[in-house]
Amino acid sequence: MGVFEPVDTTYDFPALEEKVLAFWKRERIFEKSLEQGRARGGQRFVFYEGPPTANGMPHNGHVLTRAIKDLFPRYRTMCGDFVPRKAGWDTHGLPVEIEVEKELGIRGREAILEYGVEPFTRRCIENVFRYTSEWERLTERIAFWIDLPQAYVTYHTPYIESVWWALSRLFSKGLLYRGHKVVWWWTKGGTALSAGEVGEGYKKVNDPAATVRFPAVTEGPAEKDGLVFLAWTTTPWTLPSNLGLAVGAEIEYALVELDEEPGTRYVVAAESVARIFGKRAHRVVEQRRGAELVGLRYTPPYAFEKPAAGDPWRVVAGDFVTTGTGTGIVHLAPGFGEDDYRTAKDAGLGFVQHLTPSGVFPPVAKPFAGLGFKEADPQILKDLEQRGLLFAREIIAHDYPFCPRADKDPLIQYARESWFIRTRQFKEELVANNRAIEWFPEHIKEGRFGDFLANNVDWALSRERFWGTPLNIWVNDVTGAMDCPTSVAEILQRNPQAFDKFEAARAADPALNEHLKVHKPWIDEITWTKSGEAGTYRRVPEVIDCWFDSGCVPFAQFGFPHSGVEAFREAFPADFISEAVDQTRGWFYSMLAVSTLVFDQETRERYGLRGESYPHPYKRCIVLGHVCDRDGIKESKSKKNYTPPSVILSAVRMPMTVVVAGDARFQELLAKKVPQRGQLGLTRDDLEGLDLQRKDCRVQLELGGKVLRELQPLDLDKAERWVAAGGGNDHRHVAVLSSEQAAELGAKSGDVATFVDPTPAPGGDAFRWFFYASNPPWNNTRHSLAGVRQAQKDFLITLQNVYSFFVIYANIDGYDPARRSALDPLAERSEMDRWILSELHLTVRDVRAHMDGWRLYEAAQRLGRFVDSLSNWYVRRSRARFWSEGQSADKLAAFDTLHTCLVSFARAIAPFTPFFAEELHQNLLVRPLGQRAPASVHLASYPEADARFIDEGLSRRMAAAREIVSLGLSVRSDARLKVRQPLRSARVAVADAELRSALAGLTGVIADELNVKLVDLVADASTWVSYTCKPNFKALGPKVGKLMPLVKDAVLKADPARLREELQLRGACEIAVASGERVELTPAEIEVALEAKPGFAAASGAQSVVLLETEVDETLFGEMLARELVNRIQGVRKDLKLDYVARIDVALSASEKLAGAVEAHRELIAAETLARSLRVLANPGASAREVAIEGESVLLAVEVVS
RNA sequence: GGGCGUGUAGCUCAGAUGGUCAGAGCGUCCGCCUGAUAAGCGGGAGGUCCGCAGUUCGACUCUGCGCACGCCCA
Repeated sequence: MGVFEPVDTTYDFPALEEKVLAFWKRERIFEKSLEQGRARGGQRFVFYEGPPTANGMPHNGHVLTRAIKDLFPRYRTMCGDFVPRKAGWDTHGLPVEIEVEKELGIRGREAILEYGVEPFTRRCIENVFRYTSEWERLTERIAFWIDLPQAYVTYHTPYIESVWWALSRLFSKGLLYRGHKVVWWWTKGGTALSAGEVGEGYKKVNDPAATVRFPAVTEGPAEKDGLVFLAWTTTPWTLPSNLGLAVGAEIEYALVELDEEPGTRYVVAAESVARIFGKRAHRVVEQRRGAELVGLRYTPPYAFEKPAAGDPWRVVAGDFVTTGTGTGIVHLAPGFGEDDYRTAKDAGLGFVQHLTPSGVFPPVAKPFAGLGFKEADPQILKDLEQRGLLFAREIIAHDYPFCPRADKDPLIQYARESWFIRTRQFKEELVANNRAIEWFPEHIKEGRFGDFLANNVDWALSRERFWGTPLNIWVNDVTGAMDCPTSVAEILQRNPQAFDKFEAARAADPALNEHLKVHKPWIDEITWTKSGEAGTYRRVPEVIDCWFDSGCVPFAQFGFPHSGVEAFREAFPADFISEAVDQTRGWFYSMLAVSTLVFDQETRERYGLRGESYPHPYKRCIVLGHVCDRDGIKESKSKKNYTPPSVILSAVRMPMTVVVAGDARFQELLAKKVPQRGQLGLTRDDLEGLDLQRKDCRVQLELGGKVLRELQPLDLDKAERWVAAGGGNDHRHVAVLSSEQAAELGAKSGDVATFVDPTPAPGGDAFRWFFYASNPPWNNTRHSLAGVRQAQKDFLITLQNVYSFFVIYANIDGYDPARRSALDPLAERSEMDRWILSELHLTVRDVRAHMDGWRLYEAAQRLGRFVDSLSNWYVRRSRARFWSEGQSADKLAAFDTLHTCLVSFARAIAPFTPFFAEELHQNLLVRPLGQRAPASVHLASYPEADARFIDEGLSRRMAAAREIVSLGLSVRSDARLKVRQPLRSARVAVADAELRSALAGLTGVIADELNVKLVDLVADASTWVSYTCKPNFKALGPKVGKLMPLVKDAVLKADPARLREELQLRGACEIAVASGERVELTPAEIEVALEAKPGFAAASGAQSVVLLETEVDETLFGEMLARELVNRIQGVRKDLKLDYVARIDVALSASEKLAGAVEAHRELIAAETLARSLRVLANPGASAREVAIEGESVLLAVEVVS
């Protein structure tokens, strides 16, 4: 047993990760990393966790956010910062209520009231954490280090008290007010619907549409005589509540006279004249801009009630008016439309709402009183017609929302009383604050978010719901005075018995959650009086928008200011937050708005908060794209197009619907291919997405305890998703079985069986890496198992191969880093060692720079490039050094170098792939060094680039050497010369003289890689290389400008040999341009390219041309035979599964030629194959097997030396 | 309907401040190598850089107008 634990090469990363998880847990590594950060007294790096809701299952989008959120805190920690990471949960709001409604089998506000608010909120609080264990498991499996035990919870009393404090700040500054909010309203259910619910209920329906006359009031100048505005509506029932007409200020309006109606001038948008009057004889008598119409008064069709405040029935300007449909004049009913309400409010038209919340006309609307709004439509149209106010009527087909719970009930837009925050008056502050934030990607700042802020409207704060933070405003029922306490303690000051009833209930039922005391309905029962003041203070019934809860995260997570003042001070503002793009109007906004309004200069000073001014409460934000399926469609539960995280993290298992071959319903699907015994038919989607196109892939199908194993996936060649007939479900995943095997499994068409791919799942590191390395995180990511496997193969598997290689040979050799050689890594090591060390430090330098600039994708790319260099060049080129005999200094240097690379790289990737980094660190460093090594890679510091190791010149010439090797191999490929055939020489022409001489030290590497005896770097290769010159457009552009085409022609036409010579001799050259001018060109302005002339066994690259000498003489041929033999013997060793160090005896039959080669290269063959003896016999014995060498049949016997 | 974003090879994606035969990986085909072997290497084929118009000596890159898709609003 060597120094290192042998590497498990089963590629079972989930198993490895579980092992590491147990280690972290046992040794409390996360806690230690925090303690270490605090103890070091380094800079504080502030991170806020955007709270997810634990009453839904975690999905791939959460994996993305958590992978990003974990990366930077880990990185900053390793850089020496102190990075506390407090978890949090969002627990209030409609989604919880809906879950509970489903559980109870009830729907809607009325049903909840009937069921009882007290038991309902009790249910809510129980429901909030229903998926906690799934969340914790996922969090752990992707190594998201966050302090779960210290998590803030938005329904906890201290959190709510913080929110109350913020609200009371706004209240006392006069920033809370009552107004109307227009919502989609379900009249039968008496409740508002969320945008999501409304979106579900759209249907195409036919509705009456009316064009109505609004005659202008004649008062004053006669020019207004006979003016009639026309407005179009699809909701005639809103006309009794009309208070205004809106025109577009910049829109042109026409005054139109009809032949049949002299004296009347209709006003409509100029663009719409033909559409509206097309069939009637008409003429446009005048044209006006909308702005000129503003202020005109008209007679409304109904005036049941003049609004209490306001000046109604006027023409006003509205920025939402368009001319696409209707007349370009919009009838405004502020009780029933968002734009209407806003415009009416701004213009002071007042407010009326002639419809009760249950959708019935009130008594004041006499002719229609008692009618439902839909029943009223025809009555109103008839009435208008009789009164001559109806200009036209039609039936239009359009999309209109219905209640998704009762699809016969149309929804209406309905203004409800609501509390608002005056955010609009802080627009400039919000914009200024936003400008100071560092956004990734940058366009969010002035784009999506900036636009949103620029169009800010007051925040509608209240919700007529049950499960949320209660609005802490109590109103005196006599005087109307308001009181806004900020805590339980302040409530007790006003009424010491306030919570007695709750406490009594709790004493009787200890299961009653203590935090319910600050929730409905308990809080609603609390009242108080004030001495010397009539009336009782009672709480308003509303709860608040749960976005306000999350907007308070920066301070409410600490209970500030009732507690945690110091903790908050240290954690404000955040250095870094990150969430998906859908949070722009959500969390990003709510935090910005709350902070901007609450933490004004005075408040900041009072609490001694850090920072001068903007930005707060977060300095920078990475905005993430969505996780999509392979077709770029956002993953969603309803579409069933997602790969569950467990498939990536733990095991490849998926439910699939069984289809039995021969089932008549699926003939079309099975037209081309029918699965036979041992085959499992799958759609192309699944084959590609589940990475089942690997050769020799075998899968399983399980149903009710029975399992079919060793099934070969069969491509059904059907690319598009399809829905199985008669099933009723969306059968996105389908498994087709032969009828015989279906019987074995006991399955029939339509059963849902579990599909299993026994190949280990990629695991948490691979999942994280996929998100870091596939594209910049703000782009949408197309996610699939196959995609994750690919990313894993490119990076982790390659790295593991290097790691495994190192451990195998280090153990064989007894290499121990604790007894490291004293070799100077710079002066005494080979070019190859110095090169990879230089690459290592360059990588660290670049990765640090990228990470410091928050460019994680670029950082990941750079890490990936290093792994490629390490594996595909350093290790490949250095293999022989590791298995050489004896203990040479060169071998030790190789071990030292590779060990250093792996150990440093483990630290460099620790924030990205924390599990595998830990594995490397533990086995390569902790195991040999014990206490002298950091106990965990996550307690180590991030590597620093050491300039002494960086040699960019070496990097450049190694890159050139790799290019030369590629070219040489390409020549071999073209000339059909296998690499095992040694060749006399390779001649290499390099254009750049400096590079050419620098390459001299690397000819050995090139010779070896190309299997040639000699590499000749030549300056003049004109017999087989031709030179071409072309202008360097980038350098020349600014100098010659418009002359460029002429210069280009001149350079291309000039003799390249002459230009080259002149450049070399005097460092510049001169050419004549067609326009007659002469232009002086420097070497930087001319690009000399070289190219192999046709007819030579040569290939050209960017900076070099490689020519191979292709003649093979007898010596070279014999050498090739020897190598072939080595290859065959190694093949046998492998077949016999011999140990790497096992010695063997070899006997073979051979022709004269081969026997000669064996004799000539006896030592080489024996050394390469660890052969003790090598004999050529006529009959090598019974154990011999037949192999072919150059068409010759050879009997080859290999026996292990006992 | 509005705002924002995206559109580059069969697939997944890169391509600073415009510089002239457009890149990577996968897949595919051909070949090689193998003492890292459920690995590794080389090469070939494959592109109207969504379309149209413009600015420019020069546009995948800048501008305008469209088209398609996604997200957020309405």
